[in-house]
Amino acid sequence: MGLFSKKKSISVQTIRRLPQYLRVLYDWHGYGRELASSTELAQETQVPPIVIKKDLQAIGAPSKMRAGFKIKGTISAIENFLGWDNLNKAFLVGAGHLGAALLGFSGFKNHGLEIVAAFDTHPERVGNEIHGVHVYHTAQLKSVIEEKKLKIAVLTVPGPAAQGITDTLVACGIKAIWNFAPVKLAVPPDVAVQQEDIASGLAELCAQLKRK
Amino acid sequence: MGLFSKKKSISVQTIRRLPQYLRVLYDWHGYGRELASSTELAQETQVPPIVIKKDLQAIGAPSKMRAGFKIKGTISAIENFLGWDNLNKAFLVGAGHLGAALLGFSGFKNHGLEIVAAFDTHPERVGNEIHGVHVYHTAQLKSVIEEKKLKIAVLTVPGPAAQGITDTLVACGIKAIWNFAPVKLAVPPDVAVQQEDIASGLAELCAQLKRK
DNA sequence: ATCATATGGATATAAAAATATCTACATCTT
DNA sequence: AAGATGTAGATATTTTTATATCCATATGAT
Repeated sequence: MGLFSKKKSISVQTIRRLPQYLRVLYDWHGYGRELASSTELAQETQVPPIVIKKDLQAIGAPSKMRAGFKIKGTISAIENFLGWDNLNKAFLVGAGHLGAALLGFSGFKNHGLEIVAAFDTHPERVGNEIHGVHVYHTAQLKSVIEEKKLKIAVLTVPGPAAQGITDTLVACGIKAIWNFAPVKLAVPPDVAVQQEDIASGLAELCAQLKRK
Repeated sequence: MGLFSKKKSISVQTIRRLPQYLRVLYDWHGYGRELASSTELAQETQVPPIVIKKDLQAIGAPSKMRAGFKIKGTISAIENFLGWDNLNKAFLVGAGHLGAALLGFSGFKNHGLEIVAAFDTHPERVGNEIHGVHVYHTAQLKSVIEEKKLKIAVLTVPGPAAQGITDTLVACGIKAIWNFAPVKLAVPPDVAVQQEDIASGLAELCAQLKRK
């Protein structure tokens, strides 16, 4: 064992389950509860207790033998692991239906995300506010990003426009893109892209339906 | 080998990749192209060629040795596998921001889904049309489902309302629920539920960002 | 004080998914 | 006509992820 301890990588599946645990833990914490066992969490989340145990161990959640995991400490551990303990300034490109819906979703502040600006090219949208967020013209991307020190991009533009906007974002130094356009983006290796493809979920549902 | 050939189950990951292939294939088919190799598809989708090969083999896509997969036949194979070759009548419960955005998304008709009704409880929404879809009061769920022979439910209600609505849907005989509420639904085993949790994707992005 | 019990911790096993390797063959080039 | 090449097909291997098993321990009941 050398100086550089090999950091055990945490699986994508584990990461995707963490917000689910977090919601239940917030709830219980609100009721003043202090401890929760993996079996109790399992009942609420329908995730097997062994999986929960392993997930929470992986991120180093504090626990009490025989009694379960400490709720407050586990919340902190998850929030810290995800960086949700302080807000990242984000912006949205493409203020269409989906974009507007995301701007109206108040829950992001609990998830480390604060959307403080929006961009679009449609004249009837530019200059207005949507759910309290000002809509700039896309041409102003660079200046506003620098001025407001924005870090995370939420992409809700039509597919054909996505790669072009992405190139601009990369040129502006953006390192994280949450992409709702049904297009695989090409980016340098130091830029994180999270692809949301609504069709994948629908495909899963339809495949389930066909099997039954 | 007996009478009952064991149907090899197709992995969830494969199913989630199929729509991605489909988009590229539609595009190429539109240009009159007839054959596509897994390496070419790999370039476009950023999915490794071996994975593509295995996925397409799994659903029995037709191919030509040395030349690749037949585009038209592969489109048919994917559409057939997902049941996207004929439209399922669907409805949406909860015509808020997200619900309205989904109603405005025209792409579902290419994905076997036709949303023909919406439901809500807010008086200012009931009776109106959103993107051409009529909004009924939630109390009318049962009668409208039966009258219009609706099959698939899209749930975009607030979390606390989700389980109650689900119980009603199950009582109405609905067998497929696409759930956008951040709640795990309890349903009988013959009902398919697909959970969409926007927080999971955000968690993935934030975890990536922290690593870099 | 003693014992039963439910839990996290650690390890081992199994299952699923991704990746690599090799073969046969149809097409193209020469 | 002969050979090189890039492909699907089949199989094997590795990696990842999920699940099971056993153990030590803190808690609560007796």
